[in-house]
Amino acid sequence: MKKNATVYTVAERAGVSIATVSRTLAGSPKVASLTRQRVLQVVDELNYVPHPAARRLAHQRTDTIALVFPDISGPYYSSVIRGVEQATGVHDYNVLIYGTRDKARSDQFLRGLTSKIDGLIFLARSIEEDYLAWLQKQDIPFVLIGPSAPLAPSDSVSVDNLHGAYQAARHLLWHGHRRIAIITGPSNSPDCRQRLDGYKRALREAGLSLPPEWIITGNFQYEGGRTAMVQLCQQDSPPTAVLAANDEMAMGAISAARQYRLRLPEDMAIIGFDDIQVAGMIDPPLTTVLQPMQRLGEKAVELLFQRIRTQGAPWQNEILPTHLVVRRSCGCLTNQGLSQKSRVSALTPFSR
Amino acid sequence: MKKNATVYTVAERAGVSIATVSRTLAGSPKVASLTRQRVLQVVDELNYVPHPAARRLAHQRTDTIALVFPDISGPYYSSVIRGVEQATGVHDYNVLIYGTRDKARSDQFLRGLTSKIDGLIFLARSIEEDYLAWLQKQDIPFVLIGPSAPLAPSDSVSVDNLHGAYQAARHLLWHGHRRIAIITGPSNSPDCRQRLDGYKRALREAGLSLPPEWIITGNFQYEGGRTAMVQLCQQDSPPTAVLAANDEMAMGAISAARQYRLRLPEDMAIIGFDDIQVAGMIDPPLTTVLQPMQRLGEKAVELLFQRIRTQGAPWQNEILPTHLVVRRSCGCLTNQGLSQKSRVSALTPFSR
DNA sequence: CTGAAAGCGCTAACAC
DNA sequence: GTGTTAGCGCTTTCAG
Repeated sequence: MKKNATVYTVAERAGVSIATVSRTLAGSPKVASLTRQRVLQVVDELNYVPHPAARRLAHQRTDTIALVFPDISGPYYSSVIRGVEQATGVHDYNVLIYGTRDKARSDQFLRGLTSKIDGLIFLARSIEEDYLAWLQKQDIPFVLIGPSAPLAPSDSVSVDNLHGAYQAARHLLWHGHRRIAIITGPSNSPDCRQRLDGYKRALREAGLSLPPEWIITGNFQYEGGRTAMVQLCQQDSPPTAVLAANDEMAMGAISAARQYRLRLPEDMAIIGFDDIQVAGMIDPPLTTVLQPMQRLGEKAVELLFQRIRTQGAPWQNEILPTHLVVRRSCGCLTNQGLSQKSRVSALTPFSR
Repeated sequence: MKKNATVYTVAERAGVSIATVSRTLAGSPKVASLTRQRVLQVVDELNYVPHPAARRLAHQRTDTIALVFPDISGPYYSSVIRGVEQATGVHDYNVLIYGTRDKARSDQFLRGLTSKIDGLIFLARSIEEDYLAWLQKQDIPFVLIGPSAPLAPSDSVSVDNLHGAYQAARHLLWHGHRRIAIITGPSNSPDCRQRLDGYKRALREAGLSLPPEWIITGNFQYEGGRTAMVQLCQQDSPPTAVLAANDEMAMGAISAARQYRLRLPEDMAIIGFDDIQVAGMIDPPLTTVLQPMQRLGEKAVELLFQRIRTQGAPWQNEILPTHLVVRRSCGCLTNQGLSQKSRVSALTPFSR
């Protein structure tokens, strides 16, 4: 393997000093345009690219950020990753990715990270708050994707969970539903708490009571959605509509509802959250609250760069809008016009 | 921000030279165990971690690999990423990720990459063959995830597409189908060609002819699957079963078939490929050929490390097994026992 | 076994 | 404008 060109090679060949080469490449204004041209030409001839490690060592920065994501990576994380990658690429930065895996590692791991990267992006709550505090003490810039941690305020970018869920619930109310349940995610998810709040607000505003048995805690997964819907269906007076805190659970709910021989959306309307890629591909096409995943990644990068540039600034907590994507599982766009009446029909599960 | 500890700090405090510190950390056998202990203790006290850039500069290696993936990243890529990340983590390597984006960039981009990484993993055919050749000339190790490129032989890890498709087709034959179509991916996908071959072989072995109108070229996307199925249904004598080259197209096909009022799987059996996460969550649950995504990523890392370690070795082209995941869209597990007869029923589309 | 010293390739004061 | 030079933090001969 032929050794790569270095500043020295280039300098020599261009008949200048290495400083001039470095200056030229840095775009310094104080280089005679003739010299510049000569250098640039040699650079091109030799296909010279500055050695990143050397540059980093001298510069004391890495031009690299890390993206750390939790182990349970749902289908939509890839959109966020893509957003991050794209946005950093524009700035000529690199992205290192890390899964959190075993906690054991992350302590050691984070320490080692320090001089590997200029900043971090955490996906969801992929990290304990203590670490966040530690990072702040080290002056290592980071931004959270998700609601910011109460104990360790920082930059963050999240979506308008409250409004999204509120709108979804309102939509169900608009369809005439009065018995609306919700399947939430794990109670330690801050996103979920906000979604729950949105749901509650909508129902309260409509003057409806919220029987506790209509608030079921799920786990963000398909099976959890199934189980939750089964619980709902077995109640004495089951709901006629349910809001799920993510699309996977909504899909699970759909599947369970089918087993109870419920017609969707006539007997049971369902709205999800996220708008994952397959949401529109299932039957019935899922009405859901869209989160701008890719945008989330891009925005996180933006905030991170601002923070890297100017450490002192006040924290920014960006909230990206969500909006309802209306498909058929809510009762809209139904061809057969019987949706309005059938909702009141009996809900006795078939299998009991 | 307190400056981080360096070899010098540690050396001084431990009363040894920097060389000894370096040796200790490198695990060199020729360090008196007493000295070693002293050094290690100081290292611990100071929370010392060698500066990666400095180490890289001295070492001339980066302990980093890059994963480059194409722009059209389907839902399953995240599993591959996870596999890669996990496997590299074990070796204490880092993973940089890059999307290919605009071709324009990738030329410049690849050159710059050289000293950033020790090796590359390419997802699918995310890169032109010329670049692969160029990389080989530079002695930059890389492995392909997907069938190896004919013009630039290299390490690769792919799945047994042929056998997977073959098995799927056989399964359909076993169900009694004789009129089996296939929706392939873009013709430039080597994976797809192999799948097509598997399908053809199974049908030939069964003594069936292959009318060209039953081989439809799709685009790996949902809409492509829809379009293809519509084409199929509009034929004079439509197939009774179809094989799709990936799950998204299978889902599109299902949706289109429904519009033609076909009952699934009774009137139309469908088998997909990939086994993406949602395959089991749709209606009917999709029978499909499983690709071990995560394993694919892990294996790629394994091959890459071998290559990095010993450059001279012959190319390895690993092929991971696929297998049929039987759910309901093929006609299995159907509760109502009428599947065998209804298949011959008329296929006149409802909407014509 | 241990230390001194020469790089690794680049940047940025500092002179001229 | 341009060159000289001193680091950046670590690894690795080469002596001892």
